[in-house]
Amino acid sequence: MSYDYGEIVPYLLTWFDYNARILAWRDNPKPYYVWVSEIMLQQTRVEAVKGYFDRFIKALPNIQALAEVEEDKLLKLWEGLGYYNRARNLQKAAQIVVRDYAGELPGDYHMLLSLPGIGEYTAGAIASIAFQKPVPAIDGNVLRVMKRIAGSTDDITRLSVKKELWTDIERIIPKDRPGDFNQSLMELGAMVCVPNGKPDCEHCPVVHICKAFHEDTIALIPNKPAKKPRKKEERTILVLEYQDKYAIRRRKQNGLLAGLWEFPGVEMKLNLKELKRELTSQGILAAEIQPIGDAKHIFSHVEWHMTGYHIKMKELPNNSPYLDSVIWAGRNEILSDYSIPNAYETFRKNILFNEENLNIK
DNA sequence: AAGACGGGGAA
DNA sequence: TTCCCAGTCTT
Repeated sequence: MSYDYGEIVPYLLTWFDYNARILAWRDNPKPYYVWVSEIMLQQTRVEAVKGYFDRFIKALPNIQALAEVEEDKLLKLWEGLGYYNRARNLQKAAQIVVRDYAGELPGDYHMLLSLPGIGEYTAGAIASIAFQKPVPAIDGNVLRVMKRIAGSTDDITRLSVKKELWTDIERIIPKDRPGDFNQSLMELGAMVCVPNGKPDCEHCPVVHICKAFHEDTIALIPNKPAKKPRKKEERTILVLEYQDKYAIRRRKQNGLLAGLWEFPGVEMKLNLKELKRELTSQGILAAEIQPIGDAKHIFSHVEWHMTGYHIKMKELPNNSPYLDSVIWAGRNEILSDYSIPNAYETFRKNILFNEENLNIK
């Protein structure tokens, strides 16, 4: 069912004028800045993005620089932000923009949509915010805010629900300030009509037309089915040290944490005795084996339960599965050159603080 | 239509 | 713990 949102636009714009947060990409909405920020903001909170955005723009100030940067440097700039394919797709798109659009990001919704990493939401956001095109930009905030105003308990994971909201917004989006209107809905969702906990309805500019408020159904909206439980995976992480260097290897180019660096290990939990037997059978002569604790890392769809060992080696064996394709890197190199995901942070810290104290991050 | 894909903040 | 975030891509 489509819904008539009436005179919602001026209330939102006025509220936005007085309450919009000051953000670097909002302060200077160059297409490149809006683009980079929107990619970083996918499934990621504003607070988490701020620092990454500033550092990224400083390192790669324009599309040309992004198109040409080495992948390891790109991933290092993205380290800890998650969803690493966003970084790779961003660069792929930059290369297309350089090749096909003379280095200028196009402002047309469908051209944007054709670029890697830019879906319906992001295409709408860039087109409206950076190019003043009257196109909707529907993210989780917009869905939540609009469905609460309409008092609708529709399952928002259904495609038809988002499509219908798209046409409802197309009808009311102001031609003179489409980007501000889209942002006002998202800002309201982030600051007032929040997803977890009680929304701050006393300070909502559209509370007088909000059906969920008047019908007391805010807790029921947005309506979405429960998620499935995560899988659990056991792992043993080996911090192998040889002559003040540490073994790291590159993960494969697809799947989880694709292309990032990690410590070698096995996909099962080994106790000290099992580990010793394993190392012996692999011809690894260990001078010293030190358990360095357990760690758990929760991804959206899987949990890693890890146990770590610090292993000082006497010599390098000729061939061993654990050392196949590893490189040996010093502490400072690991810190500055190799993107290691946060899942390994417990064990990376063990290296970084192994000797004298070092100032990290 | 469902699953893969990170990490962290808040309740 | 659970939820979910300025979502997109693959299967």
